[in-house]
Amino acid sequence: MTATKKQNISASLEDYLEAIFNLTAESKTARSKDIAKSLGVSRASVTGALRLLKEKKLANYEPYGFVTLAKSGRAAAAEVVKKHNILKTFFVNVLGIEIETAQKAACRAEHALGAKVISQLLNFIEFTAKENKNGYDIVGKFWKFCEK
Amino acid sequence: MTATKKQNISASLEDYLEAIFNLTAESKTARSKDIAKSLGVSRASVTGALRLLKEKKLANYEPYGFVTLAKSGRAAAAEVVKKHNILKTFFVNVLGIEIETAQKAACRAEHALGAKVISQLLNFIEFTAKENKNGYDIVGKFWKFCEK
DNA sequence: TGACAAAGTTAGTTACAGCTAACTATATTA
DNA sequence: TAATATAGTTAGCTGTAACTAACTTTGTCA
Repeated sequence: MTATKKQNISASLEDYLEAIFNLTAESKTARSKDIAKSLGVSRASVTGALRLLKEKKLANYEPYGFVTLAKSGRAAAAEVVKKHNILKTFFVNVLGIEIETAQKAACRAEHALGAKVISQLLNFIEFTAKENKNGYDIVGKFWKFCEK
Repeated sequence: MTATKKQNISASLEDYLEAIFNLTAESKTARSKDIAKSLGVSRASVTGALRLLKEKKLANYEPYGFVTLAKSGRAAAAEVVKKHNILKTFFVNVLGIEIETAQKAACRAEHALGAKVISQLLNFIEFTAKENKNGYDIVGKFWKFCEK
């Protein structure tokens, strides 16, 4: 078989992939200083990360050139973004966490949780929606339960 | 005021605190080689970590001597263990994740999630138990929902 | 009690991930 | 087009966290 083994990417590099993914979605080109700003990191750190991402064939990058995600990089980034969104939605819509807190928690947890947990969280979100449609508002009852 | 500011502890050091906490609970003394074994790390790495924990006044330690947790170290360890247990319980009892998978996921997520998220997860576990007692088996329905 | 094994430490290496300061390339604009 | 500001890179440093190999300490038991 020809399956490209999914390589281990550090939490830090996942953050860079995610940032590039989001920036290119918004504005077509990911510039080094924008990546730096969005991650709260120096421009020099971005250069270092881009070199690593290139080495690992996750991003296409030449000094002073454009940054784009390679195929495997885009897949990895999409995976992280998906985890992020599911986590954030779960925290906000089910647990009732404030958006800002949920955002930060999702940023950290997205690197720590595997596919199985994430898919079950998504299932759970869908389950509560279905139950709600059927007249049983699990989330509403839970939030009331928390008020005590 | 005299509040000792809660210092930042790395995920790695939290793991060491947790290991020492669990070992002392089981067998009264935490030996370096047992810490190494339980974390899957070399003995030399343990020595380095113990030095750091001592510097930060989280553990009492002299070369070739006993290791015990200082007051603040015990508190930090207990916090991590608590997070671990709540996460694991949530993964297993609510999401229906296999125990081994849940164990590993909890190990990683315990360092990433803050107090608010954890306390809401605990609330949720208690909420489903209460609902179940009242005749509405949320978890059972969810697991059935997942089967499709 | 002395030899030996087990436990623990030290020294030195590697890799990652960040930083600042100084340099280079690019792009803008007068 | 030349000056300059902005963007990006490089070099060198720091701190964390792991490793192996070699050494020291401790404890056991013949």
